[in-house]
Amino acid sequence: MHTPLLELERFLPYRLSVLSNTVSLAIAREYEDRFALSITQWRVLAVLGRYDGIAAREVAERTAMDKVAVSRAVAGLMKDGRVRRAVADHDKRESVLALTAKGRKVYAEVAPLALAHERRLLAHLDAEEQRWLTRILDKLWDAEMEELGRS
Amino acid sequence: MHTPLLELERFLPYRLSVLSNTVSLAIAREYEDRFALSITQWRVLAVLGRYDGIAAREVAERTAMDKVAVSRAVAGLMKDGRVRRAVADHDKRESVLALTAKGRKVYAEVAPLALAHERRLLAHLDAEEQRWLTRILDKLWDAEMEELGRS
DNA sequence: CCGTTATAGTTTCATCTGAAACCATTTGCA
DNA sequence: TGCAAATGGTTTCAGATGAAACTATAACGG
Repeated sequence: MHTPLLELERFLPYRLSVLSNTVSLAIAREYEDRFALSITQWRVLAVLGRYDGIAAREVAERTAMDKVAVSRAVAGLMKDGRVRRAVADHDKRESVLALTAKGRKVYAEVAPLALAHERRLLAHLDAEEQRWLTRILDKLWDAEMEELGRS
Repeated sequence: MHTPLLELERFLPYRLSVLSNTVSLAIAREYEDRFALSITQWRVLAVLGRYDGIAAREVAERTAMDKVAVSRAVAGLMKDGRVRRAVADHDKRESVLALTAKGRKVYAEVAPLALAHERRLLAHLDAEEQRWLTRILDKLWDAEMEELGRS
């Protein structure tokens, strides 16, 4: 008996991980340098940019971050005056998070930059490949999220 | 003027990151539980399983890890008696890394498990989607690695 | 040769992160 | 009601990680 062939370079989880880290790192560096914004903070900002006034719990759901990470990101954003927090009327445990004017300004600057990054990445693929990628990510996403839900 | 539409859930770098982390985390948990093996250690082990007797520098290249991470992973593997290190004849700075019998045994157990994980993931896609995914990852990988090389 | 520069690898330090414990409040139910 | 369990969120602690400094050796250029 001999061990099965496992070429790390062709191993899907490995490739996904390296590719994703490379992409994220490049973006993270730019956000950090230009806006003093970490990736976690950026995610929170992005969600609040579209869903203003939601609770931390909902931010966590929409960013796939855990509540600890959200708590810390929000604390940082508040310190920089980019996010404002109030207590929910109907439940005093819940917070109501919203962007400040400053936060909206940062969002308005970063969002186009993020979209440009995405376009840059997709520019390496033709239209057909882009469609397949979307479809494949949808399927894998749904499958993994379901898996996660079960465990 | 109003800010452009940015839906985090549909943003490619975000989706790649979450998907990859979900997959990696599931695998990491299992390796940790069953073999006391971190992901970085597993990568080193995987490379040494195929290229025995290489230097740490080459391990770093083949795993997309930096030399610090490799150094630490190797230290851990050596402590557990899974990897052995010698000094290269032709260059006393270089190490010659190899799996011990114990290391080979772990590799022989983990490798099939890793391949099973990959199959499980790919099972959510049909044959055509799998071909496209490979092709797309190849292209993105090459493009990003080239980008990285330039910076 | 000899001194500068480059390379292989390790260590240190400061930061980040996840897990568990924790506090406050609300919900479910006897 | 009132008390146990659940929920939203923060804090604490320990381990992981990245960047820069460091050690040892080799390569290069005069």
